[in-house]
Amino acid sequence: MSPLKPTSTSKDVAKLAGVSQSTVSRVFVPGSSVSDKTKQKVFAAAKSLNYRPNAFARSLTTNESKLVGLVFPDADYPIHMQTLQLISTELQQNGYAAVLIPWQVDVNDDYSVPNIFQYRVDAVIAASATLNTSLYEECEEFNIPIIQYARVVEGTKSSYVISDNYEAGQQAAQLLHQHKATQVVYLTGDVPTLTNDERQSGFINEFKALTGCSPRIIEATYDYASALDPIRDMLTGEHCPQAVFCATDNLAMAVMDVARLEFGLTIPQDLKVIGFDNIPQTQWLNYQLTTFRQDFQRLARESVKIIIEQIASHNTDRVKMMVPVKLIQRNTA
Amino acid sequence: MSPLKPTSTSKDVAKLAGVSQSTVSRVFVPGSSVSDKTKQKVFAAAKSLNYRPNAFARSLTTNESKLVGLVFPDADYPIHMQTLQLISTELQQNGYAAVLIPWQVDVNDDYSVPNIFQYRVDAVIAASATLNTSLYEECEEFNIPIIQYARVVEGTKSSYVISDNYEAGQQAAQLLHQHKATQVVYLTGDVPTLTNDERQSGFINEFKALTGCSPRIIEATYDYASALDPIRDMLTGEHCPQAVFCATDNLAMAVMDVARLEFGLTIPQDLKVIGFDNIPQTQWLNYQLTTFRQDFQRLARESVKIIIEQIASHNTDRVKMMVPVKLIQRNTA
DNA sequence: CTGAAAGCGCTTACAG
DNA sequence: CTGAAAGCGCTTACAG
Repeated sequence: MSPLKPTSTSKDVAKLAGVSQSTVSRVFVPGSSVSDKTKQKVFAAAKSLNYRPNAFARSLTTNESKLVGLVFPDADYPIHMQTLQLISTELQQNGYAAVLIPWQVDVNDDYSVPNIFQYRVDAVIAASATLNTSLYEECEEFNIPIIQYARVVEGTKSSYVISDNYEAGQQAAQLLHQHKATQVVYLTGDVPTLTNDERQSGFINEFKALTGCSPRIIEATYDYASALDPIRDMLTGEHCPQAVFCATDNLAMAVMDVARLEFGLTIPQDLKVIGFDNIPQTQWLNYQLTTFRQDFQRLARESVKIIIEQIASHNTDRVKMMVPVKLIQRNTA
Repeated sequence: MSPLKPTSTSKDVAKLAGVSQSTVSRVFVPGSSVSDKTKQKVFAAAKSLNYRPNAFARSLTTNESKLVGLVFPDADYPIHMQTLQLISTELQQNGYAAVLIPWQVDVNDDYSVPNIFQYRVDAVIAASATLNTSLYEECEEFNIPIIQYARVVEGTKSSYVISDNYEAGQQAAQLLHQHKATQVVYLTGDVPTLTNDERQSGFINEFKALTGCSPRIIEATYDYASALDPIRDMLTGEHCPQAVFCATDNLAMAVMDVARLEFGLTIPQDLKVIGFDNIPQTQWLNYQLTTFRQDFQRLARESVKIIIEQIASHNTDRVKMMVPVKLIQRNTA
């Protein structure tokens, strides 16, 4: 029950430093003209009072919050923690902070539920997430830049920064062609994304061009457990492929598990497997999965850069950006 | 370059609804007395103007931000996404939003870097993370409640909500004793935490009481790759244990991989393995790991409840809470 | 139940 | 370079 010790304000600092409140303010606004001498006085006073400018008061007059909303993925896919880390660090280095937008954005019909837009975020980043349409519309309504990171959901019209999935698909096709595979499948998940379509097209077009054979497309789910049955079907009977290119590492590992443990196949001899993402588990002794590394750091840097520029220029034009991907050769292809 | 369409304010709504600005305000403050009739008028006006109360302006007068700072883990351990999801949802349901505190909290010595405390968070949750001492001190300085979730770093004095690790340790000991194991080891990571100590003590004390034998304690790292060598040492020579209880599932899977792939051991016949956390990978066909499930949902609910109560009562007393854990029997013990 | 007014802690023209 | 003053969009006593 400690009494609420009031935090010190610019007025307190002003009094202690013997200057006006506006001067204190200027000291903390980059680019304002203040003499070095008073700057030192103010810093000293501020430090002794443990003063922090109140970001809310500031935002009220500057009309920007230095806050960006972050939509994060629903699934617990291992790369995502890294993503959050990268984006939030990148934001911080640019003077912004991230506020989480829960997966289930409240529709706020009756104006009773608190809404993320009460916080006047300057922009929104949808990080490897399934972008909610109503969120996108709200951003449009309020003229707030929004960008999709690493994944773009089909049919959405927002800006995005993604890996070059088409090229990854092509490279996968080339690799399998080198290994003389002809019966191959592309194994995908259940969320329709542009990123996946691109990867699929790149793979199929290139493989056809190279070999004349058409890869089979099999739709599973991104969830390990429910992907098992489609994978079993895939490996059963005479249609069993020589190689599988998977939409995610998670799927690739499910394939490896089923192939080895239930079908007694040896990888890569009997079956070649290629993943996508390069999640930490790909390096586990039991998998050593050949996969594509997405440059998440670069994706984070670029997406933050783009939205910050858009904030500054009050511009919400759609921008699309692609970043190259890198094949990581391990032991499954 | 679209012109910045100004968001509508309570004044705009008031004009349209034909009431005073204070009345509009009351409509959006729960518990204020407004007649049903005017409430309807105001809601209608608000809706047509797409009005959202400005949380910053509100926070300026109420002196609370409805924002809680969230420290999240540095490692990409799979449970953590779920954690973030759970906590942020729980917060939202209570009218709060989460702002991320990057792992590297800026020390802000020269008052040039923006600091999370500029946002006047009402509380801080350190989620499965390594709590930074300076962060803790800042919270104390500003009288802000802070709580550790699921993990407590040794030597920290903040509140916490954790699983009952001691009991988990005991249960692991009992299980291994049932299996007549006598040569057992407790395999731990490299970050000193109270949660780990408790688990270790519970395991050792109970195992000694039951069998008279002392488990060996081996320190590895929480990172898979660097844990490999200590694990190899552990399995080499005549000291090779009959069973290993691991501080995390991640470690347990590293043990399984090394044991099977490099030492040709069969699990559980040659070596029993027990993990801790119940991460998604434990259910993979290749592992089917026996482990302990932490009730993360409950941990999230309780920690949010505690800090919200503390915010309301201006109380930052230390509270400690423990939640039971559940043994998930699968195929490794 | 409702309105007019003060105040929350800042920033930023406007003078000097 | 610096100060006095207005204003950002709210909430909340204070009257009525």
